[in-house]
Amino acid sequence: MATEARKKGARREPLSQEKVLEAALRMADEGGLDALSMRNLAQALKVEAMSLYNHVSNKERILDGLVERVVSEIQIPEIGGDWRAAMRSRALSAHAVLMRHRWATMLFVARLNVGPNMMRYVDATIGCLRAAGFSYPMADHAWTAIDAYTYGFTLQKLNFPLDPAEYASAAEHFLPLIPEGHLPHLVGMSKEVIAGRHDGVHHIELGLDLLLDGLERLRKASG
Amino acid sequence: MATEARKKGARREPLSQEKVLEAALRMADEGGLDALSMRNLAQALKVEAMSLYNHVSNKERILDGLVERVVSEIQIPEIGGDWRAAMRSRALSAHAVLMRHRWATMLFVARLNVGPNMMRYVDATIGCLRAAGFSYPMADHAWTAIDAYTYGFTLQKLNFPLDPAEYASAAEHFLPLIPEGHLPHLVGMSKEVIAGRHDGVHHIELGLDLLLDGLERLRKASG
DNA sequence: TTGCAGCGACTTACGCCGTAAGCTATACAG
DNA sequence: CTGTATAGCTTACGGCGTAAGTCGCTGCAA
Repeated sequence: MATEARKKGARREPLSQEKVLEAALRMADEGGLDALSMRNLAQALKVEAMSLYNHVSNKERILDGLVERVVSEIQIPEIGGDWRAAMRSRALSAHAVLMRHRWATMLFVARLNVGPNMMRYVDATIGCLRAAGFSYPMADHAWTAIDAYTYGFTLQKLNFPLDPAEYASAAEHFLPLIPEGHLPHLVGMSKEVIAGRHDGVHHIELGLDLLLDGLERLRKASG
Repeated sequence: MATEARKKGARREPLSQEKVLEAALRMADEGGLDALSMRNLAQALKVEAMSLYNHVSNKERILDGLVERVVSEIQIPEIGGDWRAAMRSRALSAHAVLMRHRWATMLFVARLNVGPNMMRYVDATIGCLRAAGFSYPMADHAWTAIDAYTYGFTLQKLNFPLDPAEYASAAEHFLPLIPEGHLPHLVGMSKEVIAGRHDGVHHIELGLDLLLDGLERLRKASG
């Protein structure tokens, strides 16, 4: 059938790695990582699965390429200004980007990513902290702590299956499922949500600011 | 007749959900989640794949069961004592357990876990924070922040492919792979590691203590 | 104009995966 | 002795990533 079309004359313009990655990104955004198989991807590009291998060496490289594209959307911290503000923006930007690409955080945390964009991102981060007076080891620790929190928080949020608007009614359905008697605090928390005294919404800023405050204190103490 | 039957096969003692989960746990510990297929699992139990379905309803339930087993290994925080110490131990214990079961953190963060052990774990956590004077919402936020950091940190560590002893020599090999010129801070960090001025080892306690300090400050301010 | 190299797409096939559907042999209750 | 429950087993389906090989078009050299 594709042969048919080609015979008719309209030479199909060839695929390219960029087009493959673009389609893969769109596909993952729409259907998650599970939807991203070589066969589905090829189908979306109106091509057979194996034809993709003319442009990407294997699926792992596609995933690498996706991480690179996603990381390039994250705002890179400015070097030399207010380090706290810069690192705060960086974390919020990363969180926002990863919430847009709901499949991507898993790739960030479950594989080694050493593409050029990722390296630039890391370089700017270290640079920002160094410029603020952190030693290399402290910059490394600070960056690690902030990212651990940022990615961890994002994963928790991604994994939570409800919209904030649904929390109260969901808690109401959840309450009777809690085993009788032994879990008073879980019951208490659920009742707070049901009663509307706790909205159940978590904000990345809370833990982030605690970390940044603490790091600033360490910086001052050592500087 | 009966003799005949007995000769043919000394009746094998039957499988059970517990035996299946036990084998699955061992298998995952040895070969990671990838090694844990129904076929491999069945083979380890000297049974055909489909026979497992007499004891577990599907693979998802096996994974749920594994999470339950792993979470039961985590030290549950004491209620009513020093909340900071209790939550600190809890995080360190979780980290240690998850480092023993290197495949498990992914399951913790990538799925909803509402088994009885997980609920008990959460209940005790909320209880510990409530007893310390945190409001329900603050307890929720505190717990979320600590776990985001704990799981995030653990994932980063699990994903890092090197032993601390190898860091310096690995950095030496990594250095020439860094694109020329534009990444001075990454180069600088690598050189610090090569020179032995930074061991590159990260400690969960650093960010954890910053978070706990910050939360204690919030607790005092609100109580 | 012819011949051919190279490229990009296509085809087939292999060995995995989870699991639906159905079959068989044993153990035990009535 | 017979019926039923239990817990194995077999077969098969539709997915997966990808190795290996084929086919046809395009553009260039002779």
